[in-house]
Amino acid sequence: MTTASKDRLRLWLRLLGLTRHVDGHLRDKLRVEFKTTLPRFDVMAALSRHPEGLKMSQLSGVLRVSNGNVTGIADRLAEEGLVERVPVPGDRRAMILRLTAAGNAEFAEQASAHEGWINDMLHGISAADARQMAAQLIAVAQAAENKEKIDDPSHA
Amino acid sequence: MTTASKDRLRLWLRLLGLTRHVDGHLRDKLRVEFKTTLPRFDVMAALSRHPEGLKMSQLSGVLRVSNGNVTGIADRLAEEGLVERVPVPGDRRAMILRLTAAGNAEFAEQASAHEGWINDMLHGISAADARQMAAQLIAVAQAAENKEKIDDPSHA
DNA sequence: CTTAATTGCTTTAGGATTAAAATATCTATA
DNA sequence: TATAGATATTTTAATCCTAAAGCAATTAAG
Repeated sequence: MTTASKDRLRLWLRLLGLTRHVDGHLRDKLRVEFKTTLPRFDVMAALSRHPEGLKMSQLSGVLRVSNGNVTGIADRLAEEGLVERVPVPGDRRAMILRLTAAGNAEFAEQASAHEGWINDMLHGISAADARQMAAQLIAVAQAAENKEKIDDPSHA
Repeated sequence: MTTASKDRLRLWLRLLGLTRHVDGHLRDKLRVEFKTTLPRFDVMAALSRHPEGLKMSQLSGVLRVSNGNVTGIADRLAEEGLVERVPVPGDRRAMILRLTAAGNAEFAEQASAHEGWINDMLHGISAADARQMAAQLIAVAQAAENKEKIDDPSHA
């Protein structure tokens, strides 16, 4: 392999290392301080951005996870009264999932703590550097996605 | 929250997005092309770097996953003859896990393909940019780890 | 030497994840 | 209006993952 390839591999390993580290820390915090998990947080975050709720399929779409996955997480959140399933008028197959009042209140606390944890962990980065790196990562992600479309045009 | 905090949050979301995207792609490729998984690949990669093998506890240490996790993955790899458990002379509690000849051959193919997939996905980044970003990420990770030691000195 | 603490690994219980199969419903077409 | 195909969700089977408990063996303290 080329040296450029090795450089990219090393970049990937760094990216993965940092992400896993931060990710693991967030999971620990959510577990210890809120007795919840990152997937549950992700579901509630998505619903929070859509106060009217989301169909199960829309939810798995925005989270980019499988349908069955969301079913299980929604089941557990519903048991605790944090989300509720609402039938969709005119389509008896579909269900809208949305936060309950309790879910909204709970998520507001979690989201605030979440932002604080990340701010703490990434405190070594200035706001300007953070913006610059974020922009660079967007470019990388776009390049990767374009590459995929060229290799496999079926994804539209 | 401050705007700096929002900038760091956005950086984290970008980092997470890109990492999940690449990670998911790698898992797909490993499944389709090698009928294996990323955790199995990670275990074999660690063993490949230590031809003499690693004790189960060392392995879970370098991979930063739980002991029980490695037990299950090692079981399945051993069933397929890719790794083997060797007793440690002088300590009947411990076991060394190491790649078999078949495991070594299989991993060599996987590792080469793996580097190629990453090179393809990150092809939008020049070698120089990759090195620069990797260096930046190292600095971020170090800042995060120092922060943790200050907050919780128990980790030494 | 005996016992207490530690160490190394596996097991267990529960949640997360996927692909694929199963169900139920809807829609378009003949 | 049948019915064939598409769509929305759930279920199933397998792996992954963790924390905590359990077991066996080693080490340290007295």
